[in-house]
Amino acid sequence: MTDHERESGFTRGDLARATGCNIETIRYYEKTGLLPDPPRTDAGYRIYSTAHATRLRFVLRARELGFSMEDIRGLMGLEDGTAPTCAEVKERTERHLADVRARIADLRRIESVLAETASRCSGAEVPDCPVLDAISNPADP
Amino acid sequence: MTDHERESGFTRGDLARATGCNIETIRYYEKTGLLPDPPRTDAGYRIYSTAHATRLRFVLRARELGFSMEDIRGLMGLEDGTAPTCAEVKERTERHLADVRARIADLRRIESVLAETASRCSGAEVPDCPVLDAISNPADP
DNA sequence: TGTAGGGTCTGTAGCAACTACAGGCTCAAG
DNA sequence: CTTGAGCCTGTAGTTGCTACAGACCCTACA
Repeated sequence: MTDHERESGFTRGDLARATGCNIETIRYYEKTGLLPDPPRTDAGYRIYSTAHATRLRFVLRARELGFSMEDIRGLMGLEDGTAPTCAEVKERTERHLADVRARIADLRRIESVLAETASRCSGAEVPDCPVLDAISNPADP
Repeated sequence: MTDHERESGFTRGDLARATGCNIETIRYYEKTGLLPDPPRTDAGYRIYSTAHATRLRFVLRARELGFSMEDIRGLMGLEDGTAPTCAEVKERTERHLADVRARIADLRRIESVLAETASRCSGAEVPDCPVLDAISNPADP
């Protein structure tokens, strides 16, 4: 990579370090179309620009917020090629938010069952275990 | 399945209906050792008893509570062949509980970001979108 | 100039925990 | 005896990565 291109861009490893993203994940995102295929050197090395880094950071942040890759595709306007309207983004966000809230509710139910049964467990080496009992005979609401 | 065995047992479909479990999932649990391989008729049909149903219900309930298959193997004493002590069960439950609580905390952070940004979004067809901005320029705590 | 070491390239396989299908048997009812 | 439902098997797909092998390339140092 001694070409002129190298001076104006950085490698996949550079991009990975700059964003904190796993190097293989970058390739995966390119394969699935979440990131564009970057130009290459004559030897086939990928060349990234700051625009690529910005886009990758967007993807990573959206993933942190729990958006699926499908959602992110929508947020970035990759489904129909045109940038989504604000209303579309809001709609997608609210659907995702509802999903997140449902998962929280699920986990809270789980948490209370686990906390309750674990607290009833002495931890002694007795044959009867409240946890196993609770799993075997759930109190169905 | 006209053998005598049939009268004392039920089929995979029966078991699936009785437990609400997907029929393929039963086979999968058997393949991975979570459920024992049941006896068969001469034609190769699986024959289940109420003991199998009980065990499957235990597994399903534990899965509902978010235990991994690995955890469940432990809870059922399939790792070393001996039933786990109550202390072991408690330990495993508390580790899992900590995990659940961590996931709740994560989701709550996500929820607040999503709710906040979505509420700032008018939904109008304006170029500037608070959601996309928030993803692009996260407020790092 | 040679070489050692790192980095990158590709394709492929693995993870969890299922779910779905194709192609072939078998079983019960009419 | 046939029809349709149900069961059998192996295998592939799902989501979002991650890890590897074997080949290439590039830089630095002697």
